[in-house]
Amino acid sequence: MPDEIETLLEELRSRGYRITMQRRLVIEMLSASTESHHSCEAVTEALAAQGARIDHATVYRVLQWLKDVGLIAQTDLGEGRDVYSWLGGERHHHLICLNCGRVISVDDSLFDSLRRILLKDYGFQARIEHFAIFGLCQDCAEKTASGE
Amino acid sequence: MPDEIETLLEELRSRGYRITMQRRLVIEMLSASTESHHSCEAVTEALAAQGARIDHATVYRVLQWLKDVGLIAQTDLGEGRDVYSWLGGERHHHLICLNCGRVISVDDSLFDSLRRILLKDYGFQARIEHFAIFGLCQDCAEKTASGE
DNA sequence: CTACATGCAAATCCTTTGCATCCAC
DNA sequence: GTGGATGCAAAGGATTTGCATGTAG
Repeated sequence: MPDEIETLLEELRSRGYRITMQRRLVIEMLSASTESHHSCEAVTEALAAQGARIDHATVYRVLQWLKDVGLIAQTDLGEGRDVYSWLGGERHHHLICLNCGRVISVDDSLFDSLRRILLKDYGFQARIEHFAIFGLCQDCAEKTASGE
Repeated sequence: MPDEIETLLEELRSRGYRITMQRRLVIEMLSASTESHHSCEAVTEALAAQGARIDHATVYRVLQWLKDVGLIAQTDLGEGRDVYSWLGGERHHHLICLNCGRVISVDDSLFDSLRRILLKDYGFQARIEHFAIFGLCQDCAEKTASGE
């Protein structure tokens, strides 16, 4: 797999971007992680854990850059801070319970029909990369219906 | 129209909520405004403009309360702060072009099938009150396809 | 060598909170 | 009268910025 990363880095370099050690480390970390999304703080800590101390301002700048070049998506999950997710693997989205905070992952295909309609009716190419849909999970919906 | 507001306030009162002057003013302002969404600061300023100086902490608390009772929706449009929109009229959502910034309004019925699927497959009651979908509008999509 | 990226620290901005006072019910 | 709401000021937390220094190309 490191080969894939090298190829990616080479492509970025050829697009005119500078590949610094910090950018390389963030990319390697995000692309290898099993976590689906990371806060800036989480990225900083994960790198620190492997011995790379990178200033949080730099992490923010690298994340901004990765978002600009389209390698990650930035999402507000209502946690008071943004989270970032690597767009390499298969896309997924999140259902977030307003009551208990549970997060349910759903497949990207869920948005296929929506994308089709938007394209057909509005000529709009939706870039739904990482959606967060708020609502009530089954348990909380039942509780709310009966209890209060 | 003031009658509708009075009825609404009366219902809230009967639900056990206290109707303070501040809450009344925020409700009147939001429900009467032609703007589709307001930041907390915008609300505070609009009220100040009509002579009502309300502390911003109070405005935040009133907005939080209005969200809890389901009268407004809170949305992050990627502007670095949240915006709030009155849910009185017919619901609508926005398609936002990443390239030219154009905003296209779309009907709420667009999400009917998505809501149905989420409820059926996940038991999840989606509260899609005010969605912002980013992407490329027709003009920009064509330009991008040919140009770059 | 030169432009761009980083580190550091300080600043900014939005939002929340503690607490005394006030007021809706 | 009393519990919840407000105002004020201050704290909190995420993100950004200015500037000197480091480094990729």
